[in-house]
Amino acid sequence: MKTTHLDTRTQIILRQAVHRFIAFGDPVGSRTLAKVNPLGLSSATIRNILADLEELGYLFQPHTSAGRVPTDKGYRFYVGTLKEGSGLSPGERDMIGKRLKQYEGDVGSLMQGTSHLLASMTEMASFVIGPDIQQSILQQVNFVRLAPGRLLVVVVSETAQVVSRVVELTEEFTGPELERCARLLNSEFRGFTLAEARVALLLKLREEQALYDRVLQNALTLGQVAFAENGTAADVYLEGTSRMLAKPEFSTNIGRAQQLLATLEEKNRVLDILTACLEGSDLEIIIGSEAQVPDLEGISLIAASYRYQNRELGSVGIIGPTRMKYAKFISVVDYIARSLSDTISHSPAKMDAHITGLP
Amino acid sequence: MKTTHLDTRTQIILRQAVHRFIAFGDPVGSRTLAKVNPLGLSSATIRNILADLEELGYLFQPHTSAGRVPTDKGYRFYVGTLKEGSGLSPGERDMIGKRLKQYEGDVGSLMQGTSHLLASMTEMASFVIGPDIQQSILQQVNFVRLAPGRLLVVVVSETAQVVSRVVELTEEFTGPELERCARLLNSEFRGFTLAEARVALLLKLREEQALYDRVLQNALTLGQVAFAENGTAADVYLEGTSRMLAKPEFSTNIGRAQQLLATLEEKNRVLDILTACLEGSDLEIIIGSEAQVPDLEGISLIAASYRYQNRELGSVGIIGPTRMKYAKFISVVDYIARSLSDTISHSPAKMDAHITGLP
DNA sequence: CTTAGCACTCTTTGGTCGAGAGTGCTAAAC
DNA sequence: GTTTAGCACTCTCGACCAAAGAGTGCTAAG
Repeated sequence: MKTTHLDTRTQIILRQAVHRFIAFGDPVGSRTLAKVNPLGLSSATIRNILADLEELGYLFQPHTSAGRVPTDKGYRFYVGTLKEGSGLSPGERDMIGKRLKQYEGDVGSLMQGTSHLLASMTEMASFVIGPDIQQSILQQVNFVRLAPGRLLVVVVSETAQVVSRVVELTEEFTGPELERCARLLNSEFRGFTLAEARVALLLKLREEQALYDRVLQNALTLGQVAFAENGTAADVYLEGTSRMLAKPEFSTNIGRAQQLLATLEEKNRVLDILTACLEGSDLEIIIGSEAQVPDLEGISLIAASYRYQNRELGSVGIIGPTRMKYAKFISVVDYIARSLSDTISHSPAKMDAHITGLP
Repeated sequence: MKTTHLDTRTQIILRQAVHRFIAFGDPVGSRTLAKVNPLGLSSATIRNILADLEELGYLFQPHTSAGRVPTDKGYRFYVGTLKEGSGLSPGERDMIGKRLKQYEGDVGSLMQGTSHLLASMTEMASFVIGPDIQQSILQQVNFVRLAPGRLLVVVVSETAQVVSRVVELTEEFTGPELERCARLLNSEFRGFTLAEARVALLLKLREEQALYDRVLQNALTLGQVAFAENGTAADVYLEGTSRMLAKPEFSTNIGRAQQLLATLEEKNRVLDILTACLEGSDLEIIIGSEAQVPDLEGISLIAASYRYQNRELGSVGIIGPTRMKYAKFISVVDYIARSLSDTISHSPAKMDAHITGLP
């Protein structure tokens, strides 16, 4: 596909066409553009320009007597011309900060709250991908005895994420033994990611194999269990999928809508798509067919990653029909991602341990 | 509404009518019923019976020249005549058991997996309501220091549920101090529900107010924080909502579908509806307007509760159009609820802490 | 009490027609 | 050479209409 450099005038027309289509949703014709545009061109001239743009693949017409509609390439051009400046009012920024602050204290609620906020601000489906626990930095591991032979392993990450798993051991441990093991593991592996700890532990285990330090042996065996791959992938929080149904592009075609929702429901699919697309970049916009996923035909996606002390933890974003208000929504996603990063980094729950009276 | 006792013959006709409508989805007429039924009645006779049933409110016709469709009352009658016998094949029972077993070890995955299983077996939307942590029995509480003044409280329940929360304290505690406090709280309140522990703690606090036992004071203060109401309600796991769109009763009326999905998305709403309806009963079937919720017009719901050692923990079930295969689905929901109870009660994760070789 | 017959009603489907919108092309104007 | 006016052409969409089909209620006879 040739990327002929477009005439300034042609660019203006294209931008206007895309902009109007996003705003109103019906194909835009030469007459309309002639009336709106400041260059004072007649509809006939515009028609010629539109014909050129169609030939170059930026626009297309659903049928002969309809106006033009942007192609994915057209949208891509439009998005490229948007300036980075935030389209958010100070009031909105303020609101975002406040809303996220109210979820401090529990990572799960924070993720879910962020997703909810994103959905309600954009009227689109939103997602938040939680931190991959395997890449989290170990803060502390604990063992809780549930019953003879049954143990609960609780792993706490630096970002206050908690994962747990029940395991059944053939060997029995006493409470103090477990505490000693936990202390040993904590002092040894705090600061490692879980994945790193797993590897380090295996090495150590080999090294110490010959030794008969029973406590160490036990600790390492338990560590083995504690840092094992969980099987569960990173959490995905979805919200507002029902909003998609209200969009005109889906209300006509319910089959498509269902297919899309089904795809989103398989959260792992979403996860794969996103992690594939979002490698390292701060803010990513994926338009329609650019994601090589047939289910996402006609769907666009704005995603941004959030961080904890410069380590990328996960991403947040919105999903919706290709026809969406990019200018506004890019700002929203970007700002929410930043706010989320801030909230996670400071994360001070303003809850004092004060004593309340009896009821 | 009079509950006239129905003629045996009339009952048979009504059952057949409802059954056929459930199976095929279009209004059923007198001709069809005349052909199917074993009593050898003519269509004219059936017409009279149908007219009676309509007058009694069991059936209605969408318009003059259409067949009959069951009303909610009609469905209720039909459900009442179903025998309790399990409609599940041994193979299906087996499969359910195996599938649930594979999620042992993590309560969250178990809940989600159950929901998934339910959805895939019924082709409906499914829900699982997790145990209310406030009513869970305390197994152990732990404190993890995250940073100066920032503390993570981790509470483990008897059923291996884990909840955590970050709190910021004005007072600073050392590691050993925290451990001592935790130990004290554990020995004092293990076996209490969190709600009970909260109350007991307040009493104790009053009592000891005058004392100057610093350790005890600290412990109680921390316990105050640990057992505080979380704000977060019980978890609700939803799955398969997109399947609803495929149902003919929604594919025509997309507005309704969207409204329903939106209602389901507000999980708290779902929770309220269910807890209101499910007070204590083992298996509950709610048909259409019986739930006094306008959003659930035309929707039915089959729910069953699951238990841990005879304590009701939560419930599982399916949601779908009133026209659903009750006979089959009641069995499915019932059996899955039982299996879930079993899985939670035994809950032995068959994972040995064996050592794997290096990669 | 049951049944056959019939007129009636209502939905569904397919077809036609005209209005409206937008285009592409051509020829004239700048 | 670029721009514009004019015009014939194409395509969609909604309205309207007719025929088919399905099921009913009623009546009168078995």
